[in-house]
Amino acid sequence: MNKILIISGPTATGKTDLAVKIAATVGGEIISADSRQVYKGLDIGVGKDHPLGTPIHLIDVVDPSFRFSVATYQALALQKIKDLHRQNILPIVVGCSGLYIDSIISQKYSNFGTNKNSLLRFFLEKLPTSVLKFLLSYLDKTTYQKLNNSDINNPRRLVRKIEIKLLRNKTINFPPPEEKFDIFHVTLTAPNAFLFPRIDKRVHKRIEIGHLQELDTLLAKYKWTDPGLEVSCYHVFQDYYHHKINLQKAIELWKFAEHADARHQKTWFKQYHSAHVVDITKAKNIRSITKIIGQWYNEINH
RNA sequence: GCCGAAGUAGCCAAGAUGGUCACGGCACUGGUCUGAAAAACCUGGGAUGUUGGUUCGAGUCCAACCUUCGGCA
Repeated sequence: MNKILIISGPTATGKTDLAVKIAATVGGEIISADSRQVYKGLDIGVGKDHPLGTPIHLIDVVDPSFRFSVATYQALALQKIKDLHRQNILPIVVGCSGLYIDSIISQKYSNFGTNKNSLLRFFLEKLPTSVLKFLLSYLDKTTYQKLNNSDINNPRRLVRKIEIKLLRNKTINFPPPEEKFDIFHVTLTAPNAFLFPRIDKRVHKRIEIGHLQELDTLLAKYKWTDPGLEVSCYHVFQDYYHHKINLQKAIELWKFAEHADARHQKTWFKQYHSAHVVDITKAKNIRSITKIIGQWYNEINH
């Protein structure tokens, strides 16, 4: 077995439903590719309402006070894929975190060579973007000149590039994944006019089923600045808790944040030209892709 | 009905004494992407309530009308 089924797409397109259905028919297991569901205790807000029965891996792996990263994700996911393959079980990678999915399927992330350095970041983060630009252009002119207009104004990326330049030689590169996977990539999509109302409805539902109580529970243990609480679905309520905005406004901000997420996720997934794009607004599309996946799964070599 | 205040994009909102057809923020749009990625950053379109008047020139002054809010009745 060397097959991997990827189901990607923006939030609220029904990825999990499709994955669970396929997992049930072929006996697969799900590997989540969601940068927020890795946190324990974030349940309602991030939609951890998974049906029981199908194993879902890589959710609830770290404490919300922990800073997770794509490098950790890659290591865990590749290990899990290996385990499943050994048991002849189809791994179904499901999620909307494009970078996380990319870290599994793209050769360009064959190693995340340079570890992050909290101390260095602590200092660099205090500097204005203009100084970071200057620093990088001084340390690594080649890299600097290759930056596009978006990256060159992005302090986080500048900090990371400086970090790589300064620490590259002191770290060991871990080897690229040795396996070549047989990947079938489905990416679900829908027009914003369809997706946004669906997102809004889901937000209201989450409020109803106790999102704010969940946030209370989290706040009893964690700070607003902890990585888990920086996730937008909780973060938008910070001003509400401090009586700066009313509940209605906070809920509106949550919706807006989800809309933006969906847009960015759609943009990301457009890059996979070989992926099977499925517009979920047509039921027959889902049926036909399910069938095609079945055929792919039953091809020899597994 | 009377008095007062206000009317700038879907929402909030800047614009001393009239002078590059208008600052921003949110939303909406399209992007960027090698250890925070639902992050961070870049990009685009859209507006002076209506009708007249004064003036070389009005979002800015005047009038009427319309609408909204507050007060009085």
